[in-house]
Amino acid sequence: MLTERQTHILELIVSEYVERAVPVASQALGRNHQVGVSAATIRSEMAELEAQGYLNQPHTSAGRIPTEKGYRFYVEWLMHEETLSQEAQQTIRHQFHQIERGQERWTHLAASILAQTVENVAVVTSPHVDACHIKHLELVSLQDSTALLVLVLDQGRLQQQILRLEQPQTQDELSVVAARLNQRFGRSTVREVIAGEAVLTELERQIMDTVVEIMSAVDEGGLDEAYLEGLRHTLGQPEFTDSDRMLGLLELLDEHNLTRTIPLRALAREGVTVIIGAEHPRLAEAGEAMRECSVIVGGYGAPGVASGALAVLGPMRMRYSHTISTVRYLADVMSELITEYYE
Amino acid sequence: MLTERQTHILELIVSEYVERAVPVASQALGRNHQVGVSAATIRSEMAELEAQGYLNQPHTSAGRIPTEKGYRFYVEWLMHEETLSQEAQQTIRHQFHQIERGQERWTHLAASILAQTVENVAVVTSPHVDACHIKHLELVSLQDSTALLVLVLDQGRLQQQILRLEQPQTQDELSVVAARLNQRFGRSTVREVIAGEAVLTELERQIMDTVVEIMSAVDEGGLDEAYLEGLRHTLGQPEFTDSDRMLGLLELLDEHNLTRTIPLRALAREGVTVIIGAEHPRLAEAGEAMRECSVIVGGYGAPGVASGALAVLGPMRMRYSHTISTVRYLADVMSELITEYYE
DNA sequence: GATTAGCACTCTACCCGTGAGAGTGCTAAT
DNA sequence: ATTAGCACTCTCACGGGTAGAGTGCTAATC
Repeated sequence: MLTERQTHILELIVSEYVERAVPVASQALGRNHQVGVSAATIRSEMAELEAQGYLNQPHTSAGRIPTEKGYRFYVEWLMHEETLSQEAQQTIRHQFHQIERGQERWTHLAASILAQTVENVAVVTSPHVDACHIKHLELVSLQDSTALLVLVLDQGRLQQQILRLEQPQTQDELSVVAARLNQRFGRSTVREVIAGEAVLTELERQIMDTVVEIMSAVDEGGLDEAYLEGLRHTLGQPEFTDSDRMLGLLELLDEHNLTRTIPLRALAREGVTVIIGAEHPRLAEAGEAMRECSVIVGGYGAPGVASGALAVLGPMRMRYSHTISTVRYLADVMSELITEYYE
Repeated sequence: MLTERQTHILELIVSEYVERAVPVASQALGRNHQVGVSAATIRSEMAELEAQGYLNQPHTSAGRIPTEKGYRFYVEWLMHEETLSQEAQQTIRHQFHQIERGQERWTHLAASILAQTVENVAVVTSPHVDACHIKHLELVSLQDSTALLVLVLDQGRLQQQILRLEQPQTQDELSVVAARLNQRFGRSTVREVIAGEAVLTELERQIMDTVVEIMSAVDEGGLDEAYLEGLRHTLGQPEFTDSDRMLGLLELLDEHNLTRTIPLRALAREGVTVIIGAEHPRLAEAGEAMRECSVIVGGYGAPGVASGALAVLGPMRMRYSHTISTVRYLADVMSELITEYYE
């Protein structure tokens, strides 16, 4: 379809435009890179590329900018994925090892690092345990008829809930109940718990109802949080100098609308995915602002243990190579952390 | 200093400007409210108010807008704090009762509700336990030489940490250790734990070191999170149509800079505080964008149990009465929740 | 003495026309 | 097939000119 020279010119135009954010002119291309042919020849090649839908012009007497199709071709065939510099890798790892406690911190930190490295909006969801079993449960008496239910799920994931008991219970009584329930339901999934509930006492039943509720919530991922950072980077890009566009995007991102629109979890399963402009129907519907943006999604985690997603959102004119490799690297680091953490 | 008529005019100008975001002209005032005097008289009063620093003019032939001093006078003397409508109160309460589990959800929800109600940026910090004692600790064996430490602090606040043990331990052995430690350190504060550490075995010591670490972090509030919502509301206001101003504010708010600049916790102790424009030196230094904004901070919580802060940030031209009363009401609701939750 | 109508003055915002500059497409020569 | 040259187009920045809004001042009025 495209001659070698055409692909070369397309590549130059994409990288030039990504860097300078200004439509690329035939002369400028000849001046800054040695193409070996004159501006006139470049012009006719450009015309051909435009006819085939890889480029277009904002207006008759302007340079060319890549279309969705142009970027897609670039990402698929022309881009060479870079590896992060040793130094950058060190910096990232270092920051993670500063913080030992708590994965909420990790996701937060990851969002922060990602946003800063790729200079765009970053979204990171907290890790989500895949299909949970009960590992252990505890009942701690707080006051006469109030107790704290502590539920340890697979891989040490922890949930708590305050219980209001119908009858006052001492700590000793509660411990006995907990022991019985542990024996009966150790390693059970939600389904197994529900199946076994019939034969319980009223108190035990009250407890296990709450357990079921918590486990379902965890399984559905209802407790996941997503952190969003780096708005200022993307909104500072020239495509958003117009304040209406800025607001348009802002309304999509504020109040976590994005996380609801993008099927992050689904996309995350397939390694690193690149969505350019309006390619993804759900995103395209989300709003005009979205159609001028690209999203890069990656998954992290250990299969069957816990997993989450990382995403970057920026203007279509984005440093794809750099962004993709950063997402990939960060996903790897987080996967390692998850694996270590859950052993 | 000000005659009654002058204060009345000032009041009208503030509320008119807050509503319409356009400098208020003498004629417009006479037209929309019955002041009882002609535009010419209003003009001379305006001139006097300007001389005293309550108003100023963007340019010679424009209406007047309130200054910082003008708003301050309004908030202090002229504004009557409204009470939220029964209906609005119901809606808010209802949303909280939808979500039973987890205070992180509460703070998140509170931020969301607050942002939506006052149509500005809302920041809510998660509740922070005031000076924690150990209530109970558990050790759960995960694998041979890995255990989960579950630490229940005052009021059922819960922390977890994975421990890597030097020697493999069975669940039974761990239970024995936990029982001993509970007996020794039940109801201890950090200081008491440190004092008592000398006589412990190596294993016990390893555990208690981690406990101390966690408790210190909790006491210092290092684990607090702040949720920020509603950027789109504030940035959609006419004062931010200029995209540079928009970015200016965005850079202050993104990446949680705000939470670091405002001494939220300190301010929160004094009921509801209003900071107008550059009144607060720390905020004024934060950036130009900040000097054109006002911040309203309120505290919630139960004394000696747990507490946090709610804040709203918006342009100086803000519906003070509505915002203040919403902050106050939401703070009350959250205080109730905290009290109920921790019994 | 306070209030007001009338009026000249000022400043902004917007419209419109113009010209420079950048970049293209076409054509004819190589 | 490539290229130099040139006419054409479109944008953007600048400037003048005008309508409108709002003020401050002054002189008349209650």
